[in-house]
Amino acid sequence: MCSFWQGMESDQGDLEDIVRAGAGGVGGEGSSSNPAVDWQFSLEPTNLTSGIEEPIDDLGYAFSNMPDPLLHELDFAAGSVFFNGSNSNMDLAKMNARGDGSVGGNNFLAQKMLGEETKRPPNIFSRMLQISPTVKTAISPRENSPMVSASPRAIKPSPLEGYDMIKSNSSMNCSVDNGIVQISTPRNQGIKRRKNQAKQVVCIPAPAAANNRPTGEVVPSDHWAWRKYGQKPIKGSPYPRGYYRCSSSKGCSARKQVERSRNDPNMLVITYTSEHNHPWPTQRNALAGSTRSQPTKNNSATKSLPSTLTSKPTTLKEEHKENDTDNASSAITVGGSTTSGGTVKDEMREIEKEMSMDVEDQEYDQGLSHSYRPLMIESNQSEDFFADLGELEPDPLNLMFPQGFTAEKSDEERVDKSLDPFSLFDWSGN
DNA sequence: CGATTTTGACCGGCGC
DNA sequence: GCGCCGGTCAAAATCG
Repeated sequence: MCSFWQGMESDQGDLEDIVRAGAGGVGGEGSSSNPAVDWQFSLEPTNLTSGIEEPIDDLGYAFSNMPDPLLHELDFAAGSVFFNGSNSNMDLAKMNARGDGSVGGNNFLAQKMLGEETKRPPNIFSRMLQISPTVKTAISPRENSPMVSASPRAIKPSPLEGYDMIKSNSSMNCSVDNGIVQISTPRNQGIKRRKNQAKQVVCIPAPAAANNRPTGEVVPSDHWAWRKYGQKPIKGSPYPRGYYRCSSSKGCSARKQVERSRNDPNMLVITYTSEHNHPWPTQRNALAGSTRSQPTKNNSATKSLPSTLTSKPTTLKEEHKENDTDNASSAITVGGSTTSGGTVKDEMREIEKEMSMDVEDQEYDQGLSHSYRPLMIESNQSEDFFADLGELEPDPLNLMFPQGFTAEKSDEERVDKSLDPFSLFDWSGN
């Protein structure tokens, strides 16, 4: 998993970076032709592994001690599958959308290009952020093609794994073109930023249809509870942007924005703003309040969507649970404060437990693996960003695969809402 | 009943 | 100063 870092602040937020990896981006924009692309580089899987050990930032280290719920997964990832360089050229977008493979390597390169620190602690968080050193062949959720793995667990994708994270500006587009990762910094698109708010942008594949949810976009869920408080059409983008705030705690200022990449409809751009001022909610807590079933939501969501968006995404109802980067960061930075690492750790542990118990089993059974990976587009605060990632881990998959396999629904449901990142593997529909 | 979603209106920042 | 645009608010609707 690669992450691209850019100081949003430095860029003043206007900068849009587009990271593209793989050939023939699904997103639909021809990379080379795209005027927006400032630079390109070919993907080279070779160096991918190197960066893992080095911390990108404090956060990375901070989390290093934390239990990694997905460790087994990661380990696996570290193994042959992820490192399979052969796939390096694969279309990231496709990978994301279809799970054909991981483009981690690409991201990794991107990081370097950006001057980002590549090294990270071995813990999951770091890993998440990083591009998996290797290109992993993942099974596309939609296709459900099985990955090769020694053990089911190994196969099981961690929520985080599934996404390549790229840091960049909120407006950024994510797409991949022929084996080339492109980062473009189009002129300011007039995106304004409010005062120096820390923002973290995550780009993930948006399995719109995958869920069988007409409208619904699937967004990686985290254990945080999110409440949608607004949606607006964005100029220049056919897709509306949804605004969410943390509902876990009344006073929490954490917010996130979800929108589809204008360039690559298959990519979902999630921008996190502010930090959670409360401990990481337990699963129950996180779930609390998000009673509505997605299906219903879908309908409503669709209503709001602009005519142009008919199929679109904005219904992120699932997102309640989405990630929050802030917490992690806060935990790290704050230390003993409410969200202190201890809390986070506990949370992580719990998650890990659940993951291991419910999710893993289910998933294993399914033999599914995800190639999806969130792309970190950018964040003002690297720290937060990482933190977020940590949180994201469990969820991304959920969002991606909210429904999970039809056959196994019952099981999934159990796990699902809060923790089951994998519950949603059901891409078959799409 | 409580919580969320929807959606139009309002506010503030930015560019011209 | 004006207009555009993004972000937020808040009432109404919806759902379990």
